[in-house]
Amino acid sequence: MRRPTLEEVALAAGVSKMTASRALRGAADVSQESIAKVKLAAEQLGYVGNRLALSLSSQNTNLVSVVVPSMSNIVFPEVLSGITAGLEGSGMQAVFGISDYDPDKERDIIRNMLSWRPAAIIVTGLDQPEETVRLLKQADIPVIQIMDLDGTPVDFNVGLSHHMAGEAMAKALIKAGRRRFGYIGSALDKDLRAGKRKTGFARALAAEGLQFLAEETAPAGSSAVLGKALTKRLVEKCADLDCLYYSNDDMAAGGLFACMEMQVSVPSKILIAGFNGLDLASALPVSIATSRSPRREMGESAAQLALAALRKGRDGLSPTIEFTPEITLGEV
Amino acid sequence: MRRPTLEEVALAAGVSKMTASRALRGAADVSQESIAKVKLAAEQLGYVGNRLALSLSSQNTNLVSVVVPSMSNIVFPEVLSGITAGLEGSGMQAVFGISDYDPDKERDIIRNMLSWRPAAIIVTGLDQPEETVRLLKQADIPVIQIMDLDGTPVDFNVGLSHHMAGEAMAKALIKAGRRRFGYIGSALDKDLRAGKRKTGFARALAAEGLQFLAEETAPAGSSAVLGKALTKRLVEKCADLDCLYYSNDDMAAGGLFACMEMQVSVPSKILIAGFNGLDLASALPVSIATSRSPRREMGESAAQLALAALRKGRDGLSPTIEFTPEITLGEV
DNA sequence: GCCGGTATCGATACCGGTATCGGTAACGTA
DNA sequence: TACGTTACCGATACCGGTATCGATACCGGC
Repeated sequence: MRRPTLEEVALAAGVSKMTASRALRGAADVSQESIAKVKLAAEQLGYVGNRLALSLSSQNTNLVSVVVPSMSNIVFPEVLSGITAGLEGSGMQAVFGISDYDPDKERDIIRNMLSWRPAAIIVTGLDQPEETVRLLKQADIPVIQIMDLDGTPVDFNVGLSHHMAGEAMAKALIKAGRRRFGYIGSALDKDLRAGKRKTGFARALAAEGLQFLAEETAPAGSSAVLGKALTKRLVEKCADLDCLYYSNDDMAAGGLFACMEMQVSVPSKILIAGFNGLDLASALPVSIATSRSPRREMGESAAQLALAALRKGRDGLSPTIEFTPEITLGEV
Repeated sequence: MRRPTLEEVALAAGVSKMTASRALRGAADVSQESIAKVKLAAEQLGYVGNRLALSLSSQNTNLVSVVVPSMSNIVFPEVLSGITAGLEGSGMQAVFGISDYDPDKERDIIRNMLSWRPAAIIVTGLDQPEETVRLLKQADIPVIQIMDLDGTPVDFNVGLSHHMAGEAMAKALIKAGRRRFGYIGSALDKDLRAGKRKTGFARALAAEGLQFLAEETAPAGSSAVLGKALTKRLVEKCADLDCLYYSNDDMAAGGLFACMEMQVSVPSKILIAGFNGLDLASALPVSIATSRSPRREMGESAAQLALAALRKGRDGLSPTIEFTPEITLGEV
């Protein structure tokens, strides 16, 4: 008792396969009577079209492949949300893959996705190894790299400069009077964008003759629990810091909780700075500094860029859409 | 300059399409020489197999469709993470869709996904309208409904009872000496599982002659910011509560922050109880009560169940896998 | 030189749709 | 009556793979 095919629907309706196809698609050259018969038969048989056959025949799919590195903090899910929202109403369907920050896994996922012949592909970051880039180029579809801006895109690029984000935050904090900086991060070997922020931050410090006086990092993924633990360790080790820069807001929130428990006053004694501008950060009882990354907007923008590239072709479209994170220091 | 087909690879290698197919798949009956020639040609042309053709021909796909209602808090992304992890190494590929808690959208997404002829489908919850259920049944593939347990599954069911989770939390809080309960929630019309927890909680209260003395709800999605705002409103309105039950941990965290700002001591004056057991909850400076929902585990379990059903058939497999959330009250 | 077995290969059909194009019936018009 | 037009329909080819089965070449043994 297999799924019914169009042929079977046609048989039940007493018309040919071709007429049934036209009837269901609302194409021309079909009588009202045939349309009614076919629709009835399709309904009764529970017919659902076979996209495999459709796409093979029509030589295109309605798929937009998306590869993100992680789902374990809220940032990428929000990007995905933005992408599906941006695709809404276009008939396009997003398909997601998770690379776990592993370049080999990312390449395999991309290869796998390309075998479905998506109409466009959205990948995270600009630091793919050469083999992956070749794969993307050969796919001959719009390639949109998101989140990052520091590097050379294959095709299109929607994101922000993490170097500059780090730099801008450092400048703002220096301007607010901070001098003795510590850094707390996680999985920097994998999360290259967090690394870029740190580099940019350090560069801005150096420009003022400053540097990180201490740092704590761990290979695990970012989390409030980890941020809390590393902060306790760092503050015990080096008590006279007046500002902590974190790899992101999850870590920074944990840092704030650590300070609250250790009775270290925030921000008067230590200012805490993160990255992302999570909803959580604005609910905290003591405000922390953060730069809001427009995650949902980047997703939507990438999706719309993909649609535009499919409609109008690559040419005539700007290859780069730059977002600028907006810094809030909280009460300093 | 289209993507090369197997035919073109074969031509370049000087063999037939069939031999090229066999060579690339590592099938028998091909000489080492042919294999070498074909692989070289495929490499040089950047050949990537066409899964549309493969799946149409072989009458099956490696897809597992997944439909979740939201990506705006960390719960569902973690479930998706668990699903991809559970599928790892099986050759199966998860495909996600987001329904935004909208039954009509969910039905459309499911119909769309079914048109790709997935090998199995995982959907959230047990409360699909009849039409959607019919669609799922007619698909004639393993259907796995996750997260919830209160209802009748189409096929397989992996989740926990939210009625019981709410009930258990209420009992634990009563046992801990709390009597004057308030409720704070969001989007209860959409998030049916949060509603079930509330119902279960209220039922347990009633069994002890108690009830919610006050509640604040809002139609917006859950967030720490919303939890904070509603808590302030509720506490101002009704000052003598000794326990607040929230629709989830995001809201509860916001509630805690509100209490900290209002100088209401937690938990001695008001105990705060959420749901999910987020990482965040265990990092908070004051611990809150929560029940840990095994999100990742449910995802992995659902994925493995799907694989088992595909390998061994539906029969002989238990139709239900029940998880029990683990309650922690924190310091009471 | 004939035979059977093995290794290798390719022609053909098929999966389930759609594009294309030719055919037929009904009707109006010259 | 002959012919063009319109409306509707279906046979066929094709998309890019794989399953199947028959063909061919080569080998050793008799």
